[in-house]
Amino acid sequence: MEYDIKLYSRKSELLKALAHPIRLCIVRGLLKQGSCNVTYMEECLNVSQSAISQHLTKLKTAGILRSIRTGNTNMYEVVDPEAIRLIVCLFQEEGKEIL
Amino acid sequence: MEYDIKLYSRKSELLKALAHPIRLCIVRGLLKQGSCNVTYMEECLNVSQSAISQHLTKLKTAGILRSIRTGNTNMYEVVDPEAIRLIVCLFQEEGKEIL
DNA sequence: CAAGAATATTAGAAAAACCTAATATACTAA
DNA sequence: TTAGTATATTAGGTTTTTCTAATATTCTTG
Repeated sequence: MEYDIKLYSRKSELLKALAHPIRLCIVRGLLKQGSCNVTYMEECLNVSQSAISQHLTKLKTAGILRSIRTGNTNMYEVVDPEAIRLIVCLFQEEGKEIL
Repeated sequence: MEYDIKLYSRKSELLKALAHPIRLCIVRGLLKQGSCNVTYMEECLNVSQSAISQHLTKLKTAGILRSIRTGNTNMYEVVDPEAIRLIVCLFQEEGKEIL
C-alpha cells in the first residue's frame, strides 16, 4: 500500500470539490446543458445567490469550471476532463443512459 | 437543472467518504491487494492507529468497506461496487493500466 | 490468570466547510 | 447620472471534520 501523498491529495481535492449535493448538481447540470448563468441556477436549485456564487467559486478554484462574462451575466461551463469522467461514472447506473 | 436532493445527497456522501488522501489510499490499496489488516495500513501509511481506525470506521459506515474478524486481527475489504467503479475511474489515466 | 497484541472508542482541541446577511463591483438602460 | 440587474466578496456564526491522547475491548499465549 504505497502512500504517494501528492497523488492522493490531488485526487482527493477533486473529490472534495465535488462532494456537496449542490455542487454536484451544478456540475452535472452544466454537463447536461452545456453552460448556464448564476441566476438560473439560483432559481432552479432554490439556494441563495451568495451560496451559489460561493459554490461556483470553489468549483472554479478547483479547476473544474470556468466562467465567461458576457455583459452583465456570467456563464459557467465544465472544463476539467477528469471531473467530467468522474461525474459520468458516478451517475451511470447499470442499464441506464449516461448523464 | 433538476435538483433531486436525495439523489445528489446520496452521491455526494459517497464522494465525501472517499475525499481524503488517507481514505483514498486505503480503498485503492485494498482494491489492489484484496484485503488488509489495520496494523499493516498503519505502518505503511505512517498514520496513528487511532486515525486509521477512525478512517476505517467512516468508510465502513458509508458502506464502502466491511471487516472480517479472524482471531485478533480485523481484515478489511471493499464491498461497494459503486465505490470500486469510482476509484477505478479516478485513477485511470489515459494510456495507463487500470489500478 | 496475567501480559501483550490488535483494534475500537471517546473526549476534546484545532481547523475547515457552509450558510446567511450585508456590502461591493460591474454592467445596462432609462 | 441614476436605477436596476447580475454577480462577487466579506464577515461571522454554526456545524463538521480531523487529529491526538487516553482508555476500553477482545483475543492470544505463557
